[in-house]
Amino acid sequence: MSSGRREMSRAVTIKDVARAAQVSIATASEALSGRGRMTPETRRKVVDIAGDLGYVANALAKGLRTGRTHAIGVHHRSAAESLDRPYFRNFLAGAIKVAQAHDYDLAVLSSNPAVPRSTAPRVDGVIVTDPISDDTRARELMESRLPVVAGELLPDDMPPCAVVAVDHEPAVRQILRRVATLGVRSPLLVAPDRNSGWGNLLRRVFAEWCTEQGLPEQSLEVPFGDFSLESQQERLAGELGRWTDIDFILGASAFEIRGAAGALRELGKQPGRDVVLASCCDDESLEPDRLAVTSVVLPARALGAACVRRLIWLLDETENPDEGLGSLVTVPAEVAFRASTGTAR
Amino acid sequence: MSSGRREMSRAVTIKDVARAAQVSIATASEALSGRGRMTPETRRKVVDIAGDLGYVANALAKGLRTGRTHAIGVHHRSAAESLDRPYFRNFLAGAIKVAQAHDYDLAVLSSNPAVPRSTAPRVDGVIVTDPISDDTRARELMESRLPVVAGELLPDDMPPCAVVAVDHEPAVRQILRRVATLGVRSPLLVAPDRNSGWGNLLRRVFAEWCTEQGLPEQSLEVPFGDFSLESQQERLAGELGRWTDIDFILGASAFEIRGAAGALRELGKQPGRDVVLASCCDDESLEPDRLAVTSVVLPARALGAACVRRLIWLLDETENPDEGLGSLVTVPAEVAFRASTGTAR
DNA sequence: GTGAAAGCGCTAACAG
DNA sequence: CTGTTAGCGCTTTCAC
Repeated sequence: MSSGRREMSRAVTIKDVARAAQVSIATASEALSGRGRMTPETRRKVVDIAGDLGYVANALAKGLRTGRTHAIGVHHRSAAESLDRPYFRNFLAGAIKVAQAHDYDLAVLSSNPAVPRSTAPRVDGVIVTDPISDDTRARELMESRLPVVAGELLPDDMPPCAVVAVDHEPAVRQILRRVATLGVRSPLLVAPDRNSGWGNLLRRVFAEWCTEQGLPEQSLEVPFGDFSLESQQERLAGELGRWTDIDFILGASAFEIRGAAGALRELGKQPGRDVVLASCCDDESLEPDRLAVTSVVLPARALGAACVRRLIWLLDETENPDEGLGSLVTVPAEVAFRASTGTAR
Repeated sequence: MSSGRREMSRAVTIKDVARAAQVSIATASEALSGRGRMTPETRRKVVDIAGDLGYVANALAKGLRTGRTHAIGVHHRSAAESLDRPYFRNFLAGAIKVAQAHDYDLAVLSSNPAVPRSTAPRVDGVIVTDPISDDTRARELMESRLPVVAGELLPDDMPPCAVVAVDHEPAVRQILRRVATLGVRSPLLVAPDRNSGWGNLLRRVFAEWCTEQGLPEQSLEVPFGDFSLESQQERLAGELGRWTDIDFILGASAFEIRGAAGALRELGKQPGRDVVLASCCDDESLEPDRLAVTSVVLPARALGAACVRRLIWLLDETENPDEGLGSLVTVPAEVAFRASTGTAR
């Protein structure tokens, strides 16, 4: 019963433009795309008529022909939930910003593993944020013929692709250097398991530091992306009981830190005073616990931007996007020193 | 130089599947889509072979033929910046969630007005969040032949479309009823200008209440989406000087409230005590100012979800998506009563 | 039941 | 300098 602002006539196609301008379809196409050689008058005429008719190229048809969609995808194993975390939403904000500047659409890919995709995603390339080796959808994407940029380090057993990652190592070392001056004796690393490239890096850096300092190398693996405070705390409470003398906990993120803090309090210790704390990922969620924890401030927004920039470069500037395969681009991180690693220098 | 996990051979098409299964392309197509009538064996054979070959339908080609992309777009005049605001990111989270559940991709549309789009966005429909009448890109979308769902009330001069909006009125009235019991004499509404449908609604409800209560109808219009605290405060400081006896400020959002609070303090008044405050959009950004402001809690996530649900319904269940044109779907809102409107009843 | 053939809207050869 | 032609990968009549 609805009426007709939006007429139900077919959309105007290049065919209509060509007919109206009395040229062939090919000429119309070339006139509009600025290619081909023709009299300026012809070109202008076609362009004007297209404008009058309200012609807009059909992206699908164009894409079918050119193999390009001018859209890029972002995959994240739980995009909707993760928007609550500053890290992911800043990542996304950076990505959107750059994508828009290049006139690319940014598609948040359906990642519901319950609903297998019937078709390949219609994007020119994909950014896989936080590649985790047990994320089957991420694997699928990386094994597809789509150019992929990983937003963070790859775990060992994932297929290679272009990687853009935060330069964690110098930042973490900076924290560790500081902590070393505090004379800790029994450090503990709490980091995600081997499914995560980030976790692996933290383990390596921590291990190297322990060796350098002649300290025991104690570490705990937790599932990546377990954002339940309760389970984290429970796990840690048990473990901390085993090592009663822990005096420094390096947590991968705020979740590990909050879990540790809770566990420590149960043991009658005051986190940040009796035990030095530091996090490899700053997060405002520490505030409710009133924990001023020294942390690596991850430049999530810059990372998202860099990922898109890298992907678009791979897409537009290189003949064969596989060129990026083993490459690594790095984004610098800062450290925020806070009370948890002692006051002032 | 890069090597070959990802072979540079063409993607496997339905043609390959048909050849391998020794059937015609049409049969293969029907077998895979579950349509057509054929022997179960034939169907199974085709499906199996497609699986072995790693066949994934080309979404572009399918879309070109069927006119559907299985993706929906979200437009927002400043998507990247707005991710910082809880409202928009919760909206997006809800939208993504529902889209994924229906196996739709969710594309954040390029909204850089500097770069006019060369092609129509390759989506089946669009959600325009916060439709503002001076947003030219939004207008373009609404005037295009794409089905559009507006996420929030339309201002008067925008073309009609299906609307999904928060049911602001009852919530605002609930606040106003409470405030009336406080015996205020000189209320002031600070709301976005006529470019915003939401602002218009607030103005109407406020005006009605003033009339009912026999109070003077004082109101101030501010630009929609001016999130600069300084300019807000400056504007309000000037205006509040004019009406020295203001004892109740109803602000559209936290921005108006913070601006008003700052202006009041400059005048030596304590916001929330000397002047009753209430906001029509809850926002944690009030916390730094230690303002416990009674607010409408906008169900942003539910709104995002409802928009997608509505759009998909329009797309999948109706013959002609124009059916939705004048319609309005509503999402209920709650009120959080806080100190700014007096303690307890 | 199955297969051939005609497009969807566009681009890119290649003739004229 | 312009127009004809042949597809891109898929769906969908419509004959066989």
